[in-house]
Amino acid sequence: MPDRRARRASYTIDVAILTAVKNQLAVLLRRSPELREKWSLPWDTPGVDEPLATVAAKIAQDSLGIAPAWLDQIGAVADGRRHPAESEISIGFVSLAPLGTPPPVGGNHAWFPLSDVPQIPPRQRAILDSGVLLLRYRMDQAPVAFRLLPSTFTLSELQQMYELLLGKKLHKASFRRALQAAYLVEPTDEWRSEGRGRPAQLYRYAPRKRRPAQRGIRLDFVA
Amino acid sequence: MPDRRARRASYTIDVAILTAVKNQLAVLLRRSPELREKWSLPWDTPGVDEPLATVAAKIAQDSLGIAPAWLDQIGAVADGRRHPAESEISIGFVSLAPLGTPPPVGGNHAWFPLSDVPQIPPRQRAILDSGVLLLRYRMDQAPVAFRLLPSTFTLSELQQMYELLLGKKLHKASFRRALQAAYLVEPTDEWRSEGRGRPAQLYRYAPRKRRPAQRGIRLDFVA
DNA sequence: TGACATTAGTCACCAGTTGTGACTAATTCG
DNA sequence: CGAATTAGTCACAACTGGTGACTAATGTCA
Repeated sequence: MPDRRARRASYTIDVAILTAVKNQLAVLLRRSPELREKWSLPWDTPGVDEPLATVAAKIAQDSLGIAPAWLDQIGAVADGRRHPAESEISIGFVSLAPLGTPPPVGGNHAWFPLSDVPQIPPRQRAILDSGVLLLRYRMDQAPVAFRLLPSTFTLSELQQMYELLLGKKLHKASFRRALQAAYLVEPTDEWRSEGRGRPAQLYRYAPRKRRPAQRGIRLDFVA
Repeated sequence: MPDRRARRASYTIDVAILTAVKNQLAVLLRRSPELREKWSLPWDTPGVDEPLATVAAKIAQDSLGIAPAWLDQIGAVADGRRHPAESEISIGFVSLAPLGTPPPVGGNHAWFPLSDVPQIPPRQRAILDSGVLLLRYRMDQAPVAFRLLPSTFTLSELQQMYELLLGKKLHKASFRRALQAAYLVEPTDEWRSEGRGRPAQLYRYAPRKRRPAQRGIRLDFVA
């Protein structure tokens, strides 16, 4: 067996780091010299025996300059599609960066709106697409939207974030009613005046325990 | 680079194969001589460049004697927990076997009810647990329950399967109403008399297109 | 200064969905 | 025959979610 320190795993971890830029979802890409200046998702081949999530967090941290606000594994991919490393398999992660995070200076990283992603290695393209799907999917399972916002925010900002992530418009009254029922936020005593219009009250994320939502049977899959 | 034919991947694929046995979820374990007769999930180290799902299906096929009724990837695990192979990572899959599938003769495989699983390698235990969670989770996204039943079945049987998989009782009228709304089954002209009581009509799985269920906003996660 | 545009926040109604108990139907058993 | 058993349906009450219209508080500009 080779020397432990030098030994690298034979798989890569690839992270799709997302955030909101100008009311659009955007992904962080890097331009690596090793790849003839082509764009790609941040990735690495971890050392052995490191927990996968730790490695993924480190990759995100290095690319952003700060810790990611959220992280989840997508799964492993090993189709024939090519990957920058000649790795057998890649394990994809999705991650969120807080609103307004600039990529670290140096010019190697940049945000690209999802509607305008340049060419990246095919396997990474698949990871990115799955990542966006998983994110949408996790929206009603984890407080994803709050991770993107600053610690206090107006309800309109929160609603906009939900609309952005879900990709559809929500009705104001319905949104607030659902929020109320979920006991997820509490008002602060501050208000913010945003140019014209009535000032909005600021809220903070403050989840409280509740009965675990015993909903009925739903057979809603597209067969 | 080593010879291609002989080369094995440095990761394993581990499959949690589930079915219903006597109104309980059960998992298929095998006893391998290489592991001092301990029980474990079926697993293998695939050759390079094989699609993961294909390998997983082959593992299930070999363990069951027949093709699995359903298969889905859980994700990759690489915590410190031990695995029979000294592999860096394992990629877990869940799979379903049709109701009443006997394990192949030879005495190396057996079904164990989930309430009574013997000791298996820790990493596989984690895979099994995640698999059951994922299965429950996929219930309202894919026609999982139908895969376990024979091609025709009574609505009571279908309901029992749902109750088994979801782990909770359902009200008869609600269940049938939801089934109606989902256009998932159609009646055959056969009836089955099951001892005492009124005979039940047999149905078959026959999904039809419908509008893609535009449900409202739900903030239902346990924060 | 006062009408108006603009954004925040609330309300009440209606339509649809879901939980539930009670009902009818068809069979076996004694 | 009647009781027990299982299948299948119905109707009503309670709840949920979509929606338009309303009030509130601010800035803008004539």
